[in-house]
Amino acid sequence: MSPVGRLVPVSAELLAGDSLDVAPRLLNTVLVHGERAVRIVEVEAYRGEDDPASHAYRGPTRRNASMFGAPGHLYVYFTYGMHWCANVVCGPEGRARAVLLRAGAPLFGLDAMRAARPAARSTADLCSGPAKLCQAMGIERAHDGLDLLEPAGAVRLLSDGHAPPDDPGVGPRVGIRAAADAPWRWWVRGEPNVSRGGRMGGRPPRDAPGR
DNA sequence: CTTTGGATCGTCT
DNA sequence: GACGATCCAAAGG
Repeated sequence: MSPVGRLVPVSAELLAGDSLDVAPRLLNTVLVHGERAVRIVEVEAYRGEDDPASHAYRGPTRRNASMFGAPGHLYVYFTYGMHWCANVVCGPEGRARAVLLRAGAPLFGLDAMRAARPAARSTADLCSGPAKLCQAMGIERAHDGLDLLEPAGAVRLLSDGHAPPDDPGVGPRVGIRAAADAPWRWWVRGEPNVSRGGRMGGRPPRDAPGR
């Protein structure tokens, strides 16, 4: 796999943009928690009050509060009674834009990831989904609202100089009902760690010629 | 390989 | 009281 260069913080200016602009630029950045690190290979943009699929569509609540906060922080939520998923909050501030981290390529701390995810059958199964990524990385409720740019922070978003892809895969978001056609998911083409739902590209769900 | 149903509980109406 | 920005094992081709 690709080598890992020297890690430096992602720029605050980048994260302050709209999620539609930020999302594809987060591809190939590096998420770090303690000894564990992954390269982000699949993301989705959510657009707050302007997006019926967003948790923030109907305004602020206790759960989505961190999405209304400053860019560069984490929005971590609990779903299906058992799973955690993580977003990077972006701008404009107060508008609840965020980028869901859907998949990562494991870089460091693979042993800790395997221990945290005994169900994983392979390395590519460790972080190939939003809830898998959080489970492998040990991200959950305690990390909601954390500043990813804080040098002493528990969870950080860094870059090793690996640029985002020039021609990323683009397609509809996974697992939503409203706004299911908006092409707001991006992934690194050919990456084995892209999620299962994400592998199927931007194809329409079904277009069978009736009968 | 694909499809299906169960798990499991916080959040909001 | 209903429903998830999901995952997994089991069953079927």
